[in-house]
Amino acid sequence: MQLSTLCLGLLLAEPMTGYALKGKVIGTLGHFQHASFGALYPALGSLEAGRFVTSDRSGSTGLGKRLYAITESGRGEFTERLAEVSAAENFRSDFLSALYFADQLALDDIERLIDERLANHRAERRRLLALPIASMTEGQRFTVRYALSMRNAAIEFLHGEGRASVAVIRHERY
Amino acid sequence: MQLSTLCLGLLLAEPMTGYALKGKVIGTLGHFQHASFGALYPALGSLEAGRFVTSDRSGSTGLGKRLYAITESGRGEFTERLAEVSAAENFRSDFLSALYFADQLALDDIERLIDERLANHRAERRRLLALPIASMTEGQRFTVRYALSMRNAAIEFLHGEGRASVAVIRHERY
DNA sequence: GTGCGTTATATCGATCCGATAAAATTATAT
DNA sequence: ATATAATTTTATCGGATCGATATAACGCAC
Repeated sequence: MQLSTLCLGLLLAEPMTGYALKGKVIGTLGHFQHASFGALYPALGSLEAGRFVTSDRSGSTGLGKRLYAITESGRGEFTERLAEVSAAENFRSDFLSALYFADQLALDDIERLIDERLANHRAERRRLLALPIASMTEGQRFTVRYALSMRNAAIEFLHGEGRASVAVIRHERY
Repeated sequence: MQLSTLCLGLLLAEPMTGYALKGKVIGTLGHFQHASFGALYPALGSLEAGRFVTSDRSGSTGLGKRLYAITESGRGEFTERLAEVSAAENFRSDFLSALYFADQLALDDIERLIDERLANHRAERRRLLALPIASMTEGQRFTVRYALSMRNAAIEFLHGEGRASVAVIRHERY
């Protein structure tokens, strides 16, 4: 899903600044989406050019606050785009890329990578468990449970097989 | 990991055409990496400009075959880049993006998305199980098992909760 | 020799990103 | 009330990636 579509969807609930939109994506949708300022402001600019959002700068000067709000035609555009979204997912892993070439890596580096990956999964699981489930729709809760099931599996796998795999790699080497 | 680094790593084993390199990424590393021609040929071009690879066009004409081979300084460059790789992962899901806004989606569309996601996970699990494990290093097998654990978790989750979630969404709506 | 399917190279406009820069607003301390 | 610090906010750049599209070389069957 393009970032511009995501912005439209989030603006359905309430007008927001660009900075708040980014915070919302990272804080509430971060288990399956991302946003950077480098992409966000151009996306908002093109939504505004297409009259799907407006931006209100009253009450601020220069590069001050701009509240973005969705328009009626923006609502329609979001509905159309949402109906056409596929079930696609996209996963990239520097961690697995490195492990794929484990025979070229120092054993210490391999252990460090596994520890770092495990720590990252645990942190993200904590973050997911801390989300305010009570005020979410079922669709939103579904995304959290789905992401949790995958994080749990990765944690269980790394915790159970991480050390053993390093031992096999060591054995393969000597 | 940048695609150019991946190319260096794959060329350690044997020289390959650009087309074969893409096939190798998609076929053997597809559970954690991707490559497109749009990125691959420019990456090979910049590796050649940096003298990390050479390309041999003898035996072909015009836009004919080019065999890319890693150089000695390419091997060194790969070793340096590999040592600096982090444990980062990056996950994006149009599927979860759509489900996040499930209250704006037709129930039929929600069911279709879940079915499509489940089918995709099953197909990828079959592909992973069909990989030639016997001729892989332990690091390579590790990547397959890790990816399998996550696909299994997603399949179990969708199979177990998919229908129930649609029922809750239906109930929330009426 | 011809035709077809596969292999192969290549590029474009669009989207995204991390890094960086600058400035406005808000909060806090005095 | 004022000054300072922290947070919020906008913005852009060069670089990487992508899907789509175009073109052509190669290999194989007949």
